[in-house]
Amino acid sequence: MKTEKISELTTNRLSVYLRCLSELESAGIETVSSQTLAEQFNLNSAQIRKDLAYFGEFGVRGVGYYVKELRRHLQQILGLNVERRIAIVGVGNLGLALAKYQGFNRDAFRLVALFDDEPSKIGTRAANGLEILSTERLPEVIERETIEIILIAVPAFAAQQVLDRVTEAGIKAVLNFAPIVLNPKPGVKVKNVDLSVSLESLSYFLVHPSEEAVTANHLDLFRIASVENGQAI
Amino acid sequence: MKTEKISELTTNRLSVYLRCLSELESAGIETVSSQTLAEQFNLNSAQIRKDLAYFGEFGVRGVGYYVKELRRHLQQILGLNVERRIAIVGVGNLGLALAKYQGFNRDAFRLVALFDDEPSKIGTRAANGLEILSTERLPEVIERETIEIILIAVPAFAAQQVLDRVTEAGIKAVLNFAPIVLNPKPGVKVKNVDLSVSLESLSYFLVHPSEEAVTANHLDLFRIASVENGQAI
DNA sequence: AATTGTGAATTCCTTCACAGCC
DNA sequence: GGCTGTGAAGGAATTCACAATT
Repeated sequence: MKTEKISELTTNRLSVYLRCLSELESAGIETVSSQTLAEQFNLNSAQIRKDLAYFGEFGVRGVGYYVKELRRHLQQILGLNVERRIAIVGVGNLGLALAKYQGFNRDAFRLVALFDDEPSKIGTRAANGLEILSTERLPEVIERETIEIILIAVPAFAAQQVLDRVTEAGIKAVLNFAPIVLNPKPGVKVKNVDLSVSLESLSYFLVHPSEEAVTANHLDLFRIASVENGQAI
Repeated sequence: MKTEKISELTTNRLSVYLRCLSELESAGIETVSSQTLAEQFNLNSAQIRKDLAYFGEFGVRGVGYYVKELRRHLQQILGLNVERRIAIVGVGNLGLALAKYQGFNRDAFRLVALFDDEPSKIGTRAANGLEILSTERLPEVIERETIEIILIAVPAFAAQQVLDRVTEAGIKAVLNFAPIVLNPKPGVKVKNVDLSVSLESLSYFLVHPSEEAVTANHLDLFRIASVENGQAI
């Protein structure tokens, strides 16, 4: 186990590996090689071994990795062995969809609060039964509910102010859906999910198709682990 | 203008620059330097000049870039001078939210069709008036409506099949929200938006806060250009 | 025989630093 | 003087390739 800094590219991939391991475990598969994993993701097998080797020697030469054991390690590395309490700020279409979203690990992440500015929304309840609270109450509720991660789903013009407020309240991790580049205080991690950037970048590739090939594509973002129940997500 | 391959990191940044230029133009600002732009995004100014120089010499030494002109160039480079017709497959919470989403450039991207498998949904209309069509009709409608970009918002287990079908119908650009790594055919560009990966990666940073600093964070994804109307997105 | 863990090589991306131009 | 465009340098991420291990 080394003490180098781990890149975000690596942590993103660890999450992808974990999802795959969960599937393998469900399927009753006991061991897996870096080569087999690599084929699933169009990655190089050495990449996977390197990613894992940052955190320890989890493999067995000549055998591969024990699925159950590696899965447990990855959960621990990613901090998914404890429940992370999250809240959504901005209960528009997107905020509501996120609130109802089933695609993320419900054991690891628990949605405990919804916030909005709009007086007509405050006090009403979303489909999942959570009351929509005034953003005035962010500091109080973040503390009382021990919220660790905030999802920002407000319009661009309001996003920086939300970030500042939740930072004030001690939040260190933010997932920002507003189409704006935020300026976080040191020690605060902001990840961005920007639909416009994704679409516009796709548009570029339509105009310049020559550049394209089959490449790995988890440098960017989202994913699920287990098979869902047949409903659209 | 060179003929090198352009990395996706660059195209993502171009999209971010474009949004900023639109704001600057609205604000009546006529020129901007790479230094000023760089400060907006926590980027190095040489990065911005390099990104732009792949496509031409748009700047004026001693002056900077003409906002209006550079904006027009970027729109053209990103292929946003023509309307891109898009469709959503999977009309669950997320698909519906995407359909109602106001955050992306409505001039450049026009949503023209919704698809779902669920018999109870087929034939009904979403809030925006679009009828939900059977996924059986994907090839026919993609052709008739000249759809160029597909947003996949189905559960993980169904996503690869959707990708295969739309690929068959000639689609070259896909934005995938299903939490699974897809396997595209050569020449087909898939971008991923994976909520689980984002959240789990944030969880990692909660466990290992030492690693964090103020860094540029558009390596990943989404954004808006102009100020919205005060509603949550 | 198969597969890991890892130094070395390579490729890719970013930043520096400065000549050239306005 | 200020700012671009870019070659060169530096740094980061990926891939190679092989010794080590079961």
